[in-house]
Amino acid sequence: MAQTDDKGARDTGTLGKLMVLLDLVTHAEAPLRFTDILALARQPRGTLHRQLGHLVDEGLLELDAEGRYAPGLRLLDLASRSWARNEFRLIAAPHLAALHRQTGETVHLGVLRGSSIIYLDKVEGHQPVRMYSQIGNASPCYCTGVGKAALSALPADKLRELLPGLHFHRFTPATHVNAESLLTEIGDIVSAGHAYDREEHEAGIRCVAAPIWSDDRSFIGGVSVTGPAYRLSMELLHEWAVPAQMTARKIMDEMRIRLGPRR
Amino acid sequence: MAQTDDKGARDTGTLGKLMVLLDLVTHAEAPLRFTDILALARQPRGTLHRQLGHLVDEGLLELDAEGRYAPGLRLLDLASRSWARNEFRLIAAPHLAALHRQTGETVHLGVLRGSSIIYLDKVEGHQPVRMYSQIGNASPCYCTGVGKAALSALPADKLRELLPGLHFHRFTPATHVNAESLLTEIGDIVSAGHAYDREEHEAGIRCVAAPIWSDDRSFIGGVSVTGPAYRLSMELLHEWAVPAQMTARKIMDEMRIRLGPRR
DNA sequence: TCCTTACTTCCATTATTTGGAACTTAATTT
DNA sequence: AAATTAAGTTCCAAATAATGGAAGTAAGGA
Repeated sequence: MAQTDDKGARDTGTLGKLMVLLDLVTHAEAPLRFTDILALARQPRGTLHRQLGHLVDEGLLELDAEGRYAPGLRLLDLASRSWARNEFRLIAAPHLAALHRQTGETVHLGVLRGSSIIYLDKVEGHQPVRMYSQIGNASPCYCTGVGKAALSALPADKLRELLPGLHFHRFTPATHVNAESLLTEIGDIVSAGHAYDREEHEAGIRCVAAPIWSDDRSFIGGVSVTGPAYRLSMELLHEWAVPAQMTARKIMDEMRIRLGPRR
Repeated sequence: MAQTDDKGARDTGTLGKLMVLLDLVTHAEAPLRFTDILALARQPRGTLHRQLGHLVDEGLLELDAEGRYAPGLRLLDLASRSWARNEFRLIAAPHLAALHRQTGETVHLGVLRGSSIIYLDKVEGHQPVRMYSQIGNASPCYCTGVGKAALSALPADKLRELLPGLHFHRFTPATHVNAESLLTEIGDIVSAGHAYDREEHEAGIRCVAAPIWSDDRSFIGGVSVTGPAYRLSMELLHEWAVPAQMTARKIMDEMRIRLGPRR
C-alpha cells in the first residue's frame, strides 16, 4: 500500500496514538490546554499527560508558559527537508514557472494523498509571497481544481474505495455535497482532460487544472491556473485549459525519463 | 551536518527511537535503501524493519517502488500548520516587510532552538520565491548573523551550557572554528547590539542581524538583512545595523503587548 | 482559610516493542 | 538453468515501555 489513507492513521501502536494526538493539536485553531485536549482525546489523564510530554520532548509540540500546547518547530525542519528533496516538485518547478509566465496567473502544483490534495508548490506574482500559507496545506479533493483533476486520473476501483470516505463540507454554494454529482463531473473531466473549480472551495476564486499521473497510477497529482473570478471569466479560464494540460504533459514526460517508465 | 539537537533528542522511549530514525532519513542527501539505513542506525534487522514500517504507515516516511525511503509528505501538512499559527512570525511579518522596503535587501527572521537557528520567515525581491528552501531550515548558530545575535541575548549560564555541544564546521575560511574566538565576538555583539556575518556560512554572502528576546529569555531569535558581498560592502552593512535593531525593538515591543510582559 | 479546578506523579498491570533466527524473494554468477 | 549470494520480510518468547486509576500538588477564587 503505497499511499496512506485518511483511514490509514490507525490509532494502534505507540506511534499511531501519538500521531492522532499531534494531528489533534495541529488542526486546532489555537493552542490547547491540557483539559481541552483531555476532552477531545479519549485518553485517561495519566496516559495523555505522558504522551504530550513525549511529543514536547521531541519538539513536535510546544508547551508555553500558560500551559498551552501548540505545534512545534521541529516539524518545520523536517518538512523543509521533505520539500527540498521532493523529486516531483523539482521536476515540475521550471514548467510551473513557464505556465505562470504564459498566463500571468497563480500556478499551483498538488499531489493526491488519501482524499486530500497537498500543495507542493506555487508560483505567483510580485508581492512578497506568503508561500507557506498555501504550500503544505492539505485541501479536500472534491472541491479543488487539482483535486478533481487528480480524481479523474484515479483507477475506477481506487475511486470507488475513496468516495465513501469523503465528508462533504459545503464551503460555498457551488461545492459538491454528494458523491453522485461529483462522480458525474469526474466523468466530464475524464473526457475533457481538465477540471474547473467554479468557486467551489473559496468564493471569488476560480481555477482550471490538469491531472498528472505515473504510468502505474501509484502517483497522482495536478497543476492548476488560479485567479480571482472578477478577472478570470469562465471563457478566459477555458483558454488556460490547454496550456495547463500541456504543462502537465511536459511534467509527465520528464518524470517518465527521470524516474523510469514503470512509474 | 547533524547540528540540530539538544538535550531534547533522547533516543529512549518508542517515539525517541523513531525520531532518531526519521532524522536519519530526512538528513540524508538522497533516498536510502533498507540496508543503508541498517548500516547507519544501530538496530537489529527485525526491529529496524518494523520501525520503518510504522513511520511509513503514518506518512512520515515514504517507501518508493525501488525500496528506497524518503521523507513523507505528512510532514508538510503538519509543518504548514505549525508555521501558519506561529505567533512570533505573525507579529514580526509586517516589521520584516518594512525593513525590506527600507533596505531593498533580503530580510530573514529566525529563532534559536538548541544550538540551531530555524528560519521562520524571509522577505526578498521580485523573483518567484523559493521560500521553503530557506524557511524551516535549521542552520548552525555559530556562523550565521541571526545565530550570533541570538547567542548574544542568551544568559551567561545557558551560553556556557551550549558552547561545549557545538561542532564547529569550517564552511568558509571566515567561519569560527573554536569556542574562544566565537565567545570573543559575542562579547563585541553584546556591546554593539548587532552581529555581522562576514561570509562565514556561505562565501559571497554577508549580513547584519539584531537579536530579539523575551523578558525571561525563554524565547530568543533575531532578524537580519542579507545580501551578496559585491553589493553589500561592510560600510553599507553597517548602515543597515540601526534599522535592523529598530525592527527588532518594534517586534519585541509588540510581543510584550501581545504575549504579556513576563515573556 | 477553605474549596474548587487544573495539572502532575506514582506504580502494579498490561500491551507493545525487541531482536535473533528462519524464511522468502530478487539479483548475480557459474 | 542451477547455484550462489544478497536483500528484504516474518516469527515469537523475552524484555521493555506504555497504561490508567488513584493519590498528590499547585493555583485561583469565594
